Amino acid sequence: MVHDRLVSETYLSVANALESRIQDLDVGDRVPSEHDVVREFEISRPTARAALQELERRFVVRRVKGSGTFVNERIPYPIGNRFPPSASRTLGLSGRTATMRLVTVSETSLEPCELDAFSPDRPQRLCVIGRAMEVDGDVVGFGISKVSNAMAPGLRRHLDDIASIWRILSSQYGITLIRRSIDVSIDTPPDHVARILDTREPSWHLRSVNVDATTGAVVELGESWIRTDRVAVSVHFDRDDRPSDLDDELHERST
Amino acid sequence: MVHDRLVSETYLSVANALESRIQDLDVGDRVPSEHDVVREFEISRPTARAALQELERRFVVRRVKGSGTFVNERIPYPIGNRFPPSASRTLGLSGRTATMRLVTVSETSLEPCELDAFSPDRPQRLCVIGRAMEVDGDVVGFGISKVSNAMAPGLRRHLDDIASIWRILSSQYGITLIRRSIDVSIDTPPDHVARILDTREPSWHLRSVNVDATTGAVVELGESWIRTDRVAVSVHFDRDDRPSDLDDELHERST
DNA sequence: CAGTGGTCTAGACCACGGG
DNA sequence: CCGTGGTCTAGACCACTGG
Repeated sequence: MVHDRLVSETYLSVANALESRIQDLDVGDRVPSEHDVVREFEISRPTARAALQELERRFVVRRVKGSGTFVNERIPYPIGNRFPPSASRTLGLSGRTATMRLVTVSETSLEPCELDAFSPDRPQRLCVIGRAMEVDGDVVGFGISKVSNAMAPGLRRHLDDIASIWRILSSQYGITLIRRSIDVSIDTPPDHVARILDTREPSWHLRSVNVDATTGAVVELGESWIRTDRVAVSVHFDRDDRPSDLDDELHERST
Repeated sequence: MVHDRLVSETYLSVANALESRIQDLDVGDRVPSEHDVVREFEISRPTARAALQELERRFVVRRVKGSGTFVNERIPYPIGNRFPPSASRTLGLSGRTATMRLVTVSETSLEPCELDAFSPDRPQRLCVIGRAMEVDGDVVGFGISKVSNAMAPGLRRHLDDIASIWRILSSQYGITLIRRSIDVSIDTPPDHVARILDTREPSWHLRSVNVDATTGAVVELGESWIRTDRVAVSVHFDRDDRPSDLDDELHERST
């Protein structure tokens, strides 16, 4: 065996050896299987497994039951004043194959704990939109948006064509949505979310209140859960950033 | 065995059973050991171990080699305009026993990649301060601060008495430090940081540029790495928040 | 169908912590 | 010293994926 006997942590040495080798591979490339690692490093399967799991924890590889272990990539998901409060749009910036898929649409009344957010313009009814963030067919995130019926009457009709709420509000209702506030943390998802994300691993938890840039009226409440192993959320706030930078930013990226 | 045989994921059933039981315990209380779990649930040790490791991933328990498994708690670490750019101060708000300990002090010149941050007032020399964030004697975070010598000449002399840079700048130099920009993400720490944090687990990665509230001049560049299992970082930004709320906030908490 | 990762067993030795 | 969690072995069966 070729690992450091002094610390006697075989699986870490193996993990490090594999990680440095993976540097040269491309995203999605196949990584040696547990069996391969057993043979090459002459270790037991649990130890080989531990090494690959270590790399999974480091976001270096992605493991799929029945299929194999592959080089992983985390989709960038920047949050800040320079970026619109739109998951579809933000994911699009990275040039990756990440999409938002409409899952559920319904209606509800405002819950007591949400009254403050909308105050003083409290809508009677809200359109509740559940969407899944998908990468390569896998669900990597899930979000619930609640949009004021008063601000965007008949919103449901537009959702079939396009899953981007931000875009619909802009094109159909003349609303330029910007963040009023955002909360970002890492928490263990509740059961009903864990089932959708297919993991109980601690995940990004985003909550935001979005308003019309022109009037300042609250339009949307959003809550999202996002897998940390598939999406690299980064929060950037700068006093000098203004949402007006938005168009420039989008223009820069698209050229 | 009392778990759901349909999914045949013994360790998850055991983990869930233990987690619900832990709800009633206090922080720091002892949790059944691997051996205890083996006996109670009549499972093998690797399975019992997997159950406890699952709870560790969920931040529910903390495991200490040679000592035992205990109910865990994550120290709140709020970041936002309402909170000062001061780790000592922020941790103090939670009423917990978290402290900043001075590790290294040295001097350096500005690195090329950092020129932009300080522009146009580029200091010749910087005071480099390494500090460890500690909870119950454990290192749970590590941060490097680079403070402009021009703005705070002789800063080193004050560091022995008090580890709070924010406080020293305020009391000795009349500088009210506020955040100009902050970047927050989750990344795998580099080796030299992993050794300090005692983990290669993905950790909070904070980078901030802090300025004098009065003049707007850049005073400090900060970079921190913080364990996700011990500290619950939460980023909150609100358009209505102003750093002037700071005094009220601190006053509220201290009364 | 063969190969993959997910789970599980029944042992073992070790380093560390606290009494 | 004993109990703890950390590591490791050598097997086993399973569910799932893909050709």
